[in-house]
Amino acid sequence: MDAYSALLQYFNNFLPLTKDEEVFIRQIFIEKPVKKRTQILKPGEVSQLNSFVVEGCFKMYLMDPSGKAHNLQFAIENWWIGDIGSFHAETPSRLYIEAMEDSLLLQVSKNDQLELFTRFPKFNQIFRVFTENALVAAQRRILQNIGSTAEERYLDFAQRYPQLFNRISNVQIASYLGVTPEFLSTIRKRIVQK
Amino acid sequence: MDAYSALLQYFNNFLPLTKDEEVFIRQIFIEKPVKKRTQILKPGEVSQLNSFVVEGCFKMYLMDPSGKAHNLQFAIENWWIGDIGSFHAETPSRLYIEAMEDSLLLQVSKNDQLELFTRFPKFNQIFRVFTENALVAAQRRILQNIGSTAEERYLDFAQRYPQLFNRISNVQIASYLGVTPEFLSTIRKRIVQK
DNA sequence: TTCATTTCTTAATCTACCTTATAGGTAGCG
DNA sequence: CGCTACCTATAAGGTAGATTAAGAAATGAA
Repeated sequence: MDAYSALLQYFNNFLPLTKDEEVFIRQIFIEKPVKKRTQILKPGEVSQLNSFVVEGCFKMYLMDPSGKAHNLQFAIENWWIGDIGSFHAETPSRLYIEAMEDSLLLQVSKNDQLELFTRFPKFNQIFRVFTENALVAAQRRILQNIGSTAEERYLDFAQRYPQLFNRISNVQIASYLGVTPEFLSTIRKRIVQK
Repeated sequence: MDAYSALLQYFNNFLPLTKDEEVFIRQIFIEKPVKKRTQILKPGEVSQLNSFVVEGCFKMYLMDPSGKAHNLQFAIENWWIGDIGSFHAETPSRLYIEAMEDSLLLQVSKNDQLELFTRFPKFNQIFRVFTENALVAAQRRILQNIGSTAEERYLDFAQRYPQLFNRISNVQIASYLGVTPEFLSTIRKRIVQK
């Protein structure tokens, strides 16, 4: 099974594609292997490519003035990763995107993606739905951040993203939840004792 | 100036509309006056309508198990308000949407909005961009919640949304920032003293 | 294997923020 | 006008989570 099969199957799950559409997808998406710890986006750069994760694991994070990293999002197989603000407005990003494992991406440029929308309008809908889902997830997380304790957020993360939970370190999870690794450790101890 | 002019001008700022498009917009959007303190969405209901604020001010919030409200979003003139997750997936909402002033909305049903996308594909793009902007704002807020103090979030809110800041009570701002009104009061005192 | 790096834990101290309570100020409304 | 509801401020005591430091365990590179 090649890299493109994963992407085509992903699209087909939303809306069945025609042969023409599949051919065009294969043309505009480019395979890109990425070694662990490699950063594919850094602050100051404009995000030129939108990436679909075929294999591997990424994190997108912000470095605060005191040098601490804050994880905004992870991405594993069949997820998209990119600074959507920088990509669409063509403004410099403030974020890092970094591979946490040796990975394989399928990447599309902004112009090619717009060409896709023009030529096959159904993709407008697919990407609109995709963005809406991301927005709903972001809103849920905001509500959790302002209304739940760190323990509740940790348990919810474990339940909502079990594949991620068993694949990344607690340091990374702590940075995503907005607590220190030390405090996450005491939370974990408290949970085990119950 | 009637209610529809505000909406048409809003769209025209994204992409100039044709006469046909304007006529159709006037057909599918319905005027809806809303009195202060009226809830236009409650938990358990499916959000049937997407709303554009012509005049007035709304809040969208979650009530937690202990009875405390957490503001997810505000909306004033030329903003959209709705539970986008409930609207598109047709699932019951967990949120309230409530008028904070006597207001006027222009509302469109899900079917009419889909008809708009089918008939005039350019609106797919307008709404995709709108959703992307909302996602970028939500991501910025997540990063702020996990990486900034309440004082920093308060100052950023004041700077980013000056019209809102001067229009709503500190109780509402505190609920948006994720702190108690009492603590916001001590923050404000601290800022003045500097 | 060995050395280095990262990860996880524990504990003491410290700070941001919460809870509860009280009271004065201000706007809406009869 | 006066009542009521809501908003803001202040303060004391309490808790969630940060900071610092140290050590143990796991991982990884040579």
